[in-house]
Amino acid sequence: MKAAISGAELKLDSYLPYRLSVASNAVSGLIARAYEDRFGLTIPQWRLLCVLAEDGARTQGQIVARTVMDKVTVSRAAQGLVRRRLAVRHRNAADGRSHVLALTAEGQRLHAEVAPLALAYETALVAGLRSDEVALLRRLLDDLQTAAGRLSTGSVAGVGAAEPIRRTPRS
Amino acid sequence: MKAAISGAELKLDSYLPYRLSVASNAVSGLIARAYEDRFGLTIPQWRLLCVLAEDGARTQGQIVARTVMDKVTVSRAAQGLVRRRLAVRHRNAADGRSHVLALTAEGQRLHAEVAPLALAYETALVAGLRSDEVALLRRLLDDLQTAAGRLSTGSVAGVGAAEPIRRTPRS
DNA sequence: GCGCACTAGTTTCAGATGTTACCTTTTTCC
DNA sequence: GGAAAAAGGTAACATCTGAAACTAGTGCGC
Repeated sequence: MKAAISGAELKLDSYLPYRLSVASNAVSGLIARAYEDRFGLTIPQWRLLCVLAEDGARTQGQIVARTVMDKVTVSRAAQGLVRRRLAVRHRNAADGRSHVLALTAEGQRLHAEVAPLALAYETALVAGLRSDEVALLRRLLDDLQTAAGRLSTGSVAGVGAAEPIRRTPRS
Repeated sequence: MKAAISGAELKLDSYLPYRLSVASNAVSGLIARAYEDRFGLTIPQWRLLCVLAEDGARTQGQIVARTVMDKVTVSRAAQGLVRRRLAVRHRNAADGRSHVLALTAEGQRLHAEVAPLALAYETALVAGLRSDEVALLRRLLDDLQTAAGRLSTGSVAGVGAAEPIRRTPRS
């Protein structure tokens, strides 16, 4: 019943992109629920909060460059923070097109409140791992991300170029 | 300007859930684009294809249990495969509520066609890594997933229980 | 054998997300 | 200096996703 694949065989359970996605979804879901339930923060909002707390005031463009978020995502997250008075927008004297986002005192307070929870989750997640394993995991994730970025511009070796597109019929 | 965190400090760039999410998004995006562009398959459809090719005919409930997908996601992916004649539904004699999904010859053919591409992507992604590192990565991802599952039912040690919910105001 | 609780699967609806188009301001460069 | 191209940011649109309601079928208890 199994299809024999040339050379290697495809087993879903050991297929790395699948495992990566499943693990990431499990972790992200856990964290997202915690932030949402306790603080009403979405993940993008939380990331903005972190960046602004870490680096100080930044324009949205700078935040886009630093994180890997879409500029629309950043825009919406910024609106959410401003609406809740966790951040404010200053006119950017140097460039009238952009605004400078900065945390308010309330935003800093919230960040200081959420950060321990975030760290506790990370600690709990890696509780069963040795610290050198965690360090290696970070490096491997970086490597994968880099490889994915490299591959996304350019074809994958050993596989023919674009085939005819066969989409799912509309109805 | 940095907020001092009790004990450790929160640095976004080294925060594991963040790194995991970013890496996973990069890899998933790469793969999703490849499947979509070349074969018109969504990721859930591709997963169903894999499960059915690997394990043979299955009900949707069994697929939900095996993969970590939502039952709605599986339902929609199954509809897509059936619409494209890649799979068929048989009445389940033993239980009239569920149907048994099975690949058609065309579905098996497509799976056999896509699998080498999937493997090539995996190979390309880990090209820079030693095989023992890849094995360890698989194990670590499993551990994280397990830990996340365990934590999702029950509070995180060292952090107070639910706080008042503060949601983003509607308008 | 009838009713009630449960399960498989689909539909519906609300929220999140990405792509594209757009507006405004700035920069380029003639 | 002014037209044109580019960048920051937002809005509109389509799509995706998941929760909850809903339908249909099962099976247990009595």
